[in-house]
Amino acid sequence: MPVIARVARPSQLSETVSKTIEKWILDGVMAPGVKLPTEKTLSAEFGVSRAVVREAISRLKAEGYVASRQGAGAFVEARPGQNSFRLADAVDPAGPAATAHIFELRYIVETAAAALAASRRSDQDLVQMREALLRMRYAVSERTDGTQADDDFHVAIAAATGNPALLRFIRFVGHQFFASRVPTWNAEGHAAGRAEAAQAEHERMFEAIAARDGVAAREAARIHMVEAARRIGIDTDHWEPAPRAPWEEEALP
Amino acid sequence: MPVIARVARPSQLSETVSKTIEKWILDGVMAPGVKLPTEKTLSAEFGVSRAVVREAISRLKAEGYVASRQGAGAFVEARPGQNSFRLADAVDPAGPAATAHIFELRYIVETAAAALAASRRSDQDLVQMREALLRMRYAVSERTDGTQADDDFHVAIAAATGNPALLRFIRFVGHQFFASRVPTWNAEGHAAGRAEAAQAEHERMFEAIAARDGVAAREAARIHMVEAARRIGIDTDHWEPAPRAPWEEEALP
DNA sequence: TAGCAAAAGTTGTCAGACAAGCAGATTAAT
DNA sequence: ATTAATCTGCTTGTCTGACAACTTTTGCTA
Repeated sequence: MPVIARVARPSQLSETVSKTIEKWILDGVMAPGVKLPTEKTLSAEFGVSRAVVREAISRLKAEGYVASRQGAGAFVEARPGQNSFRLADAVDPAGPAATAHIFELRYIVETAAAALAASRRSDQDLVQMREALLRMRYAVSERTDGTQADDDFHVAIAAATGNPALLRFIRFVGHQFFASRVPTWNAEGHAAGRAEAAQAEHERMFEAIAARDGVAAREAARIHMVEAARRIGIDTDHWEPAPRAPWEEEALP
Repeated sequence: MPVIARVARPSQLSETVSKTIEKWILDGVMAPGVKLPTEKTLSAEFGVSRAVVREAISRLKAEGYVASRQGAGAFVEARPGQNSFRLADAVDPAGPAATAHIFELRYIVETAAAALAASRRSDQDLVQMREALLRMRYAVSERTDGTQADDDFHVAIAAATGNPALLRFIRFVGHQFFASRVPTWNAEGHAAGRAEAAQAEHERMFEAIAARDGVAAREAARIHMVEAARRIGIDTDHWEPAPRAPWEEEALP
């Protein structure tokens, strides 16, 4: 089951039109600042009604590709499409490595966040983490669903960095794997000890952050990410042997 | 006369409607999977025509909030708004620390990318980097604009990681600072030696990646990011003292 | 009760019209 | 001749009504 939301096929006319114009812009056919054809012209070109063209342009405006001024026309934005980041067009959802690639991105930011959280956390941040941790511990002992607490724990760490941009991004990337956390917390996951294992990794992260030990926090997060990837069947061999500092290989013996 | 209060600036009716519905979804008034009112109902509620409602829904579809099926209706997506990441609503652009926060995010991914590139680069990737590097060297000696080559160099490193998601994200974050690279490459930047300094940092990154030395590549990238932040006036003291491995402090003496 | 066909409802598309605003050409005033 | 005001198309924004494509419900029949 693919983790990434599949992009719907353009069965709607307005979507085909918007995708076509988007391609024009991305391919540089229409440079930033350039005025694109009038709605009447476009409707004639595509052989559709003006309403369809308007809906297509509405999409493009929402995605930051164009901006229009009444009476003047529609113009290509200065940084078309660069005001938002969508994983759907960053990777081919059908590709077998797509999930691994996105998980690697998550790995990068989560390990960094853990390290930052260790040095910047407030006591209040720690309360948030402990609260989520307790809920997870309870879920482990009661063999119930702990996905929400799991999510909250990671968000609490991101929040402790004091960087709202980082928080938002971790939230974003984490949500891509929301469904993938289920195999850890369902009945089979409990039986196989996956929930318990995840919990132990979380505890180590918490302890390192509480102790303001950035190095240990990073390493604990790294281990957690690698194990989490393994639990949901992602081949970590491909990104695991990334160059790493000696301490990362030997820490926490 | 529109029923809704014109609270914000949206001069366009369709934008007002889409923002209102977006707020409904974000506030949990409409849970995922719920069918939202029919276009006819909405047009009556808002006191606008059905065309306006359709354009508003078109925006919401583009942003991943809703999906519609002909004959059935429009439904709130499972993870509304979580399929795209916008820095605009991640940080308050007016906040003085916003730039620093986003740069820190860039710092995190670029240093990781440099390390990954060192272990995964192909010879072809190296050619791309060297080409951009030569163009920058030329720009330094001729005191011309090297922003494009600068951008290309970083993109080439990201591409060498073999991770399209990471590439796309680095491209996205990097573009946020496109304007900020100018002070390095304009006349004053050349005179102050900023262009030359940046070039030296780039060269070190390249050499480390060419030598497949991930540790050195990460350190070179870290230095470059810190210096780049300093050049555009970002206070690095806040995120510089992040916990770091010993090797990162001592490498490249 | 089960199956099926008609009907009602909803989204997708089309056509035409008018209002609101913009840009260049024309005209008037100095 | 230069400048200011006005005029005139053109473009986007909105409205209305209609029909097609499709889904869901209803109601009838076997």
